[in-house]
Amino acid sequence: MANDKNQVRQITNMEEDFTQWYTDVCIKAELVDYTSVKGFFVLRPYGYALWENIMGQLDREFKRLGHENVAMPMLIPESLLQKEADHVEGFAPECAWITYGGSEKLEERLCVRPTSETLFCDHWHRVVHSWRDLPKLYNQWCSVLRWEKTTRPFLRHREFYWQEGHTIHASEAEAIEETERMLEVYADICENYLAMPVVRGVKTDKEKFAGAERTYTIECMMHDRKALQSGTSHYFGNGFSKAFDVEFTNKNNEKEYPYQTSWGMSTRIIGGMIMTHGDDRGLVLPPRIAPTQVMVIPIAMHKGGVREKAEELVSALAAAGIRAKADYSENSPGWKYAEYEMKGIPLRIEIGPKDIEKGECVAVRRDSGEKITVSIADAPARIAELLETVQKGLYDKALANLEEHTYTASTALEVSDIMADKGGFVKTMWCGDKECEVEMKNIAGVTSRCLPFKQEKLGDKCAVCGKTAHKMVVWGVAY
RNA sequence: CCGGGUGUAGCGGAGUUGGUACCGCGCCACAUUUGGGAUGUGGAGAUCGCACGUUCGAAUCGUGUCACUCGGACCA
Repeated sequence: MANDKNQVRQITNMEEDFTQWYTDVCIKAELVDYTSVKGFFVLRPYGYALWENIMGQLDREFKRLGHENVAMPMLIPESLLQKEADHVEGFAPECAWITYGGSEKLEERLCVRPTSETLFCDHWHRVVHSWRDLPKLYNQWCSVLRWEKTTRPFLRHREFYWQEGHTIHASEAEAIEETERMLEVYADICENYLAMPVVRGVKTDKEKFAGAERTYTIECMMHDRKALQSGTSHYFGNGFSKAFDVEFTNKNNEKEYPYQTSWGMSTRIIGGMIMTHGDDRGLVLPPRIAPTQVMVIPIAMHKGGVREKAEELVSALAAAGIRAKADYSENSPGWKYAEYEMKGIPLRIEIGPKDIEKGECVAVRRDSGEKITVSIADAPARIAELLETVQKGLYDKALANLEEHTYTASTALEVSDIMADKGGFVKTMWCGDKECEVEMKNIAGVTSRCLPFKQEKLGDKCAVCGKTAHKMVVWGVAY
């Protein structure tokens, strides 16, 4: 067998088994590793580097918009978690509890935070007194714990990393504005950095966050046409303030309950990115988020001058702000090509004696496989251009997938047929009743993804019950 | 949580009617190589997921358990 060595790194074909393909990519691209505890993963250096880039981008935006980072405790006393009824009902089933401190049983058990609304409220109860104390625009980078039954790399960890923004405002309008603004921050990083087109919208009551008055969401379509909720932003009204007795005195010397928001994006988005752009050769990373954008592969290094030229090229690219590296290891060039394709590096550059003679190198696009001859002198500018082309190409391809697999239907049976046949997103009118939402799930196997901001009038009848309907819902199968 | 599958060296696998563990890749050393996963020679590496049981003897049989995985239910 010529390719015995191949088999070591071989991944399952996407079309054959998408979920297995996904797991293979996560492991073989060395993004994550399993551990001894179910649902807990090691983010390996390459996986963590992706998260660092996402964190950096988000954190800059948060700060630009006036948010401050804080750190809350990891543990929540049971009594605190229980103050808001809907919230506790939503989260209690997946909480992990600490019952012992050393060898002593605790008076009150402590929940490892599944999210930190209650902790922020508890804090604000102590520090918010006057309209002058508002707004508070906080964010926290941390990990949270949810005792999930089915776990998968990135998509569903029991412990996962995220940021949770929590803000508190004197007025309803200001809080709503904040909620919408932060959703747009998420949409922007998805579209412009991760090359993932999104559908922006509002969750139905059935799908909204436990304790929220309204949940905004961005929904992405994966390569297998399933939906991934990629970021959410919640408007709480003053429900939490009331439950936690957070009050402030307004300018008229009246007591008022302030209005809150929270919003989060997690390492889950990395899974989304993998499932949006990846192919049968492995990971495909958008250049703006790729830890390494260009990998230089020296050819026939034993021949004089090759390594030196490669080093010069890497320096020239780095000087132009391009994240470039070279692989000087003893592995064969073919091995290196396969390796960096698996790792999704957007461009590789081959440089060997023949190229050097001509003052050229060969750039190869990860997304298309296209080979482009570039003069070494122009490389920094040309490579920067190419990276942008790849970035745009990935977005356009993902957008085409989204548009091609978004359908409209007027009855639940039609939705069912479309899902059985093709899969994707289906838009229908909906009367607003939860019963119809449940019925749609029974008939077509889909859940509501959102009520898109961009509403269309497809008709005036609910696709399920046939009664008058004014809202358009996007349905899909969710991760 | 329910149902199916899988756990043997770092990885992927083989292991017969129970008899004391093989192969390939990788790894280490040296040499030759280098434009799509190189080749040769030599070498290191496993109490067979874990526990208990049956047996003179268990990778193999039984019970339990844990993990991974696929599907479902659940889940913001």
